[in-house]
Amino acid sequence: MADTHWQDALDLIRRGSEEILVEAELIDKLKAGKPLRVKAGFDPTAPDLHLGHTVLINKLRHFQDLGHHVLFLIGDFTGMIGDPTGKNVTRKPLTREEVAENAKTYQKQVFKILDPERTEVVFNADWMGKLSAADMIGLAARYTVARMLERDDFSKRYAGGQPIAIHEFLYPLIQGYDSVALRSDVELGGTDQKFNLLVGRELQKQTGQTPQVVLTMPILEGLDGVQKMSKSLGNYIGIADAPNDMFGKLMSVSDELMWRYMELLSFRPLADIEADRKSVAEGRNPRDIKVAFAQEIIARFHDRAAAEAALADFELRFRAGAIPEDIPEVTVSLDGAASVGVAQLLKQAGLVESTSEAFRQIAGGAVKLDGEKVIAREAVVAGPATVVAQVGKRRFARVILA
RNA sequence: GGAGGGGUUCCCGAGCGGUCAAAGGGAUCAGACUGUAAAUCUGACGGCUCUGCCUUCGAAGGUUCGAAUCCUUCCCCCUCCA
Repeated sequence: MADTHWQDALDLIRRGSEEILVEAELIDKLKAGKPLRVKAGFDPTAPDLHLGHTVLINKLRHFQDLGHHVLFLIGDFTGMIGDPTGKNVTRKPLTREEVAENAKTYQKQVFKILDPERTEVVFNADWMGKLSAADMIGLAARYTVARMLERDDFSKRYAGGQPIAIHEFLYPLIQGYDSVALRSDVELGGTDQKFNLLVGRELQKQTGQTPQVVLTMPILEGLDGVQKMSKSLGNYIGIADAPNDMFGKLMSVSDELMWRYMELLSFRPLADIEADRKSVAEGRNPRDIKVAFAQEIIARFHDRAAAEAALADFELRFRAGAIPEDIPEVTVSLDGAASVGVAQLLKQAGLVESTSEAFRQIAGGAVKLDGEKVIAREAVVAGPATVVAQVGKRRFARVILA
């Protein structure tokens, strides 16, 4: 990279980032013109990446595009502790096989965004596992309790009389030590990681390394718009989700939240997004913008054609109320009888969880057979026959009564 | 070691002898509407062979015509003092 390009590089790096500590140091590093070692750590237990993760991964990609080297750290050792949240108990350690398995899944997903040529996958158990108890004490001696308590959630819990287990103090230390072991120049993380990332700087200084630059990225809200996107909360869009699911989920995002998503996930210039926002204020239908955005995301993780097919399917189903093309086929046994109750049929076809729910859905006017609304709860279907059963707008099945 | 607070249906959280399958909120599902699986409004929200029956309120016993509510023992969580 020529010297004159560091300014452009900085602009790209800055986009969407929350904070860069210390920016002047980053500029120096960029000016040096050498490929930087850019570290980011990932939890080994949740190999299903979602859009929330991609906020950070996209940023890693930016660094790669600028010619830098990514250290994709899988925290198999730290995973045993679990990042302190006040809720988590110590996790059961994963076996080596499980870690390896998860790592593979990670790579498969992450290389939809990252360049494999410029990515090095590393495991912190490789070096942490070799530390002795004495080494561990030595590491612990490098930081004080007072400084540990600077961490927001520690100080809150301490002040609020909530317990803090000793081992929770080790997590930031180990994460910081990873930076020493990897000699990282830059570390990325969510804003919630700021403290841990800074510990890395501290420890690097103490061991005579040039401290890493810390870059934090915002945390993406989940589909509910309130809590952070996470698999366990079920408010996520997985990058391995089917195109139709992605489309539907993106369309279900509120008009308000849509802007936030675009800001953090779209690759379009910020100025364009601003222009969209203005046009909506002037009366343009936000739906159209949401559609275009959904197309962009689907094309990224699948392809253009899939994005268009998802749109077509969506229009058909929700605008025209049509029955989708590829609906699952289920066989329900008549068991010798001449007919089955609709409630029973729905349950056996897996469209509802219980016959009680089936009755409720019928009462709510949600059930259709071959497009005809079922009104009577005790309605029956004579067999043998094949009917298309539908509960609401999203649950379909072609039921073969035999 | 001592003192105290608490465990309720997916989550939060009321109930504290009958009218409790259990208030309210959230989440979820459905209906209406629409610009969309946004927003808003309405309804549902343990199970079943469904106008009735069965199983739920940390666990097991007990008192009572009747218990989520009272008693006993046990398990678990939290706080304070030491």
